[in-house]
Amino acid sequence: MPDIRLPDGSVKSFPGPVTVAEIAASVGAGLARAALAGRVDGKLVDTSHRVEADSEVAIITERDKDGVEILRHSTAHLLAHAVKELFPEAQVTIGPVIENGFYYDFAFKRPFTPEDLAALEKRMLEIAKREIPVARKLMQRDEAVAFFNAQGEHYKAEIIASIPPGEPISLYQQGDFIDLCRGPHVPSTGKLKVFKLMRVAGAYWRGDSNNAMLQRIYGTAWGRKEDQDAYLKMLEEAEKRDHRRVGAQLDLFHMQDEAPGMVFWHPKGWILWQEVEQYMRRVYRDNGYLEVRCPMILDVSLWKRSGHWDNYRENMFFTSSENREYAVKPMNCPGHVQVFNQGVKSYRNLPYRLGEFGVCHRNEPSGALHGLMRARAFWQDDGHIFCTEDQILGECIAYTALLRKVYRDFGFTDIIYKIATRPEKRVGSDAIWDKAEAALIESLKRSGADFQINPGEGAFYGPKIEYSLKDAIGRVWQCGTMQVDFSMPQLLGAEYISEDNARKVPVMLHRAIVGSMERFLGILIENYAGAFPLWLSPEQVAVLSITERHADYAEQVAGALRKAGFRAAADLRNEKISYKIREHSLQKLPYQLVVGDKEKQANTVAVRTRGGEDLGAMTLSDFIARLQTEAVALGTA
RNA sequence: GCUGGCGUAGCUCAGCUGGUAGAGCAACUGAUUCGUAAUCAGUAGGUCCGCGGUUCGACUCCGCGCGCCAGCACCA
Repeated sequence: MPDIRLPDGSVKSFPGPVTVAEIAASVGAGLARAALAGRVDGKLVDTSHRVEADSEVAIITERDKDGVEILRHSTAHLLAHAVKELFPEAQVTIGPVIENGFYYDFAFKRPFTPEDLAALEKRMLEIAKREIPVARKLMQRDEAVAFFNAQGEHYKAEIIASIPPGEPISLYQQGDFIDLCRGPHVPSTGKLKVFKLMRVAGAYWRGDSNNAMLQRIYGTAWGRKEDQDAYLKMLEEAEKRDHRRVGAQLDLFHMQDEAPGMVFWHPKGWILWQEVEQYMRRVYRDNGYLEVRCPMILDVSLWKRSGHWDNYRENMFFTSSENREYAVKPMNCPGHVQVFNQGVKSYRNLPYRLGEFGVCHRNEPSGALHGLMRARAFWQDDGHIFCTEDQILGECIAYTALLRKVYRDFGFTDIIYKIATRPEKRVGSDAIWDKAEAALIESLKRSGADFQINPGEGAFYGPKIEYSLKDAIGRVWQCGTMQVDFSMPQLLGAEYISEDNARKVPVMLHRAIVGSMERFLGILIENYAGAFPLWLSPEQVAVLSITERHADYAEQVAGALRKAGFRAAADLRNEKISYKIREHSLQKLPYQLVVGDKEKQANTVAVRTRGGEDLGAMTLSDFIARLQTEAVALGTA
């Protein structure tokens, strides 16, 4: 006699064991139709799951987040089913749910083509229409291995063989297609209606580049058509904002074949860059950093001592001259230790904070390059703090606070925190790593930040906090970092004299707030879609003359704006005003000033904002006051 | 680096199964002197990514390389 408590608090009694589907039907026919799965005492189960005892039961539909995930998972199976029908020789492997969709990896003798994808999508729709029931079965492990081997599904057999013995294996069957899966799944293929195959790409078996490469088909799936349309629209929007595209449209930078992974900054892009760099320089200055500049190439002997030779060589560029080997620096830290090492340092000098806008070159694998986001030559707002162990926590907490302020000034408020712990390839003892990891964790706790741990993702010399931010359309970008390093100072002979007059090795904190300048500018471009806040806009004001008669006045206005510290230019071309407005609008200028007879006579300017709003005529001094207010409000003063 | 796709004018792209290239926008020149997102006319512009090969003939087919794009792997 199970009593079933539903989410609305009501309780239903049943005379005997009852399935989730039956419970849904007892509530109503609509819910029975919509039921995709159930949640019994917090655990997701199929609608065929039989409830024996008193339980809390919720019916999962496409309205639930879990419901959409189940749809996606089942759609991955639907894809595999279609592949097996169209290409029986293909072997199935795994097909998990990912953000916004799913993928499924197949082993197949040839690559899938776009035509294959179209055919598969069509077949998926057909199979869905057949409304094939999806049934769960249990099998013993060895039996399952034998079963899949007999089917020629060797990857699947390998997955099952790696499951600990004794655990029953659950399989899902829809028609002729059987797949290993934990479930739950929708009760029938007929529930799968809104999906789309997106692309095909290679992916290594078990994510290891030593293994065979499989064919991965990506798809998206949703509960409602509107949701999928919104998602596809978002992708389009993201494509429109692509920094490579906007960078070309706004004439900010370019890249070319002869310099893969390196950027040619154009005059307008360089203004944007300088605004960010000068802002960060003020941040250094106001927070106790001393700015330095170190050589770009250094003898390899230094990189051998620092550990880079052993741990980072394949990512470095080398050059030689007169029988000496040099490395182009991939990081600024060894240089900063050399600065620290000049002269005797006392504990009174600590924390000793150095900052540099230094260019680093890293020989990234060609396949990793991606516009500004992943370059081979990039500048960092790089800083190193030499301090005592006792000072680590305070420095980390202060740093996190500073980083939050900087991100906020650039318009980012949503920050994601991760701690990357010791990797396999590393320098330093386990005891040192224990200490360093603990310090970072404690500092984030004290900063009130939620964080997750990324095991094994740390740098070779120390663990790190990775700070990521979310942009205007919800994408996440890693920018800042804070790394605790107990090893490099010692390797490079850094010391200070302690209170008890002993020589001690300082701890070194590696930190960067915006991270790579290139990447950060790329993020800014995409976040603002090129419509930068006033202080960052490469061109802030265009003064548009109506006819030749107003040229002098337009020049005068532009000159006065420049004198007031703004980037302004007069557009005196012999073009219609609407033509000029269109051009500067496409260039996303914050303000356009129209000057004609009326304005010239009244000594005013007619102000048009980037949003297309006409603010009417005002005096130049009123307009300048407005600009100043706006610049201050955006954190530049 | 790996898998797949792609590389034609400054940009976006067309060019069927091989017969040495075309559009729109931009640029330039001239005309137009105009009030809030495109004035008209004309001109110029290409070692069809590079190097080899097949062929009477290659942008087109083949091979090698380079770069870009998507994903994987990598990412102090």
